Amino acid sequence: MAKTDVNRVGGPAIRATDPWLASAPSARGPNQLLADDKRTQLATIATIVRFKKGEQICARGKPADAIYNIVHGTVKSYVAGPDGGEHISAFLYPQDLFGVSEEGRYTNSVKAITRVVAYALPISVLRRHLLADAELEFHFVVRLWDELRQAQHHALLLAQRRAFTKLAMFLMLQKNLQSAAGYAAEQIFLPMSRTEIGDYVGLSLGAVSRGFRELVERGIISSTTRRHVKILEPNALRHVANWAAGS
Amino acid sequence: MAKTDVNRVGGPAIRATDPWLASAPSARGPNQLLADDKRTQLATIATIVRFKKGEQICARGKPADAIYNIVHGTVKSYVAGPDGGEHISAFLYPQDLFGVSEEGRYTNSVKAITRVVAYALPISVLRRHLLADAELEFHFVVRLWDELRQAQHHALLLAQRRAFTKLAMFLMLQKNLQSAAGYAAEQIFLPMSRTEIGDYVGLSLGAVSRGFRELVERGIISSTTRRHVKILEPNALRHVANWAAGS
DNA sequence: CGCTGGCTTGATTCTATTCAATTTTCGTGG
DNA sequence: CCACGAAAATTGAATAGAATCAAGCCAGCG
Repeated sequence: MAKTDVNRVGGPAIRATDPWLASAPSARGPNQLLADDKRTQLATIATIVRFKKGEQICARGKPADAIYNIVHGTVKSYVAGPDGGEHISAFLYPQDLFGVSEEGRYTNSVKAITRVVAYALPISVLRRHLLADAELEFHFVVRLWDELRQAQHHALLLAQRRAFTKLAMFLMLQKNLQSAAGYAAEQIFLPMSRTEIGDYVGLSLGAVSRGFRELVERGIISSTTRRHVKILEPNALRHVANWAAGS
Repeated sequence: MAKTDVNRVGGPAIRATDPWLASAPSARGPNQLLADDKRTQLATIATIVRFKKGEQICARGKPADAIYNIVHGTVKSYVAGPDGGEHISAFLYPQDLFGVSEEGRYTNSVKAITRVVAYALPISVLRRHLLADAELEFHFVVRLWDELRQAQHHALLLAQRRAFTKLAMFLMLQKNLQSAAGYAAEQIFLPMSRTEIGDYVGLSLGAVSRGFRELVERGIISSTTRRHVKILEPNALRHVANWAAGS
């Protein structure tokens, strides 16, 4: 496990790449934006919160009083449909932020996929800090910018017609996230269920299953466990997902 | 035309609603964030640029040296696929910003749908201003936050299965945008072509056409010109789009 | 060791895509 | 202002692909 330990210093950590600069490896760990003093400063206004696997963290429509910064674990941000179906807008990992709101209310529900440890940043206090500290705030601009790109990429994925194209793009996405987090690239770990993958890529459970099978049959990936995928032909995968291979 | 004239004072204007506060009508015009002094300040670093209908403004992959703020007109932000198809990530209107980039390069191509007047804000200068002025920067945070929500809503739209559901959500979106801009609500003007609507909602031209026909046949909308839609049954439309009617 | 929930697989149905033919609209130049 | 040509949009028929439903399978966990 060749992961830089961002948790050596306590306090929130935000992963993002400056949209205006070519990325340069930083001593703070991969794409870790905040300097240590900012992190300890944010730590003074943050509370550590823990959630069990499957536990609900935010509910759509409820008053939004905090923004969360993940330390450990994975969460899904989703909106539930009237028929009981869920549309997942993002899977979020350590150093991600969540808690998007509109007019003071959360626009997405958020649930823990694994056990989760996070910082809760009360927005009233955070707001004051942002308005007082342009440098700190700039990190939020960069982070939001990043998140916007990801959401646009998600939309691009959803616009695809063929199931295995969507899955290929999804796998590329996960691969990039995990290699950015410092893990080996060809081996992907998927913390979420097949159903959740379907809710993210806009496919039924059956179509996800068939899509994976097709990718395996074509020799592009191999699947040891259901949650572990190995990329056999990165080029083929990239080619299938080539609409906008997104970095 | 009951539109407040935001262009009385010169300079960039940004439309967005603070995600953490219930919206309150402002004297600066609907959801206009920037105070006049900020606008004139930004005006000093901005250049006015004009584009003809159909003209390309940004190209995906080209160095990103400016962010644009629309004064008049409509643009589409898109990425072109290998087969010549386009995926449109957003239609942008006056007071919107565009020019999303990653590592110094635009991630979307942008083309003028109508004649367009815009401010070009060079990012190097803008960056300095943001880092020096937390209040100004805060507006960008709010704006990006807004844009993120819109992108998530777009993803929700694309995840829908039935064509007329997508179109209903699309029409709701346009209706909200236009009523936010101060126009009458029940009459929608669509500056874009059917093909472009299809590229936005993820449908073929034929499906868009059939979808509109279905909405008309159900008596939910009526279409005077191809670019003018009248909502006859707002409740029915909202119901069809009810997954996440988005405000 | 068996149970439970997640996953796979198959058959059918439904919807959108595709392709082609036709009509409408729009911009241009007379 | 009208007429023409080109581009956009509609419509129809055939096809392809995913959704749905139901049945069986596998894995993790007590």
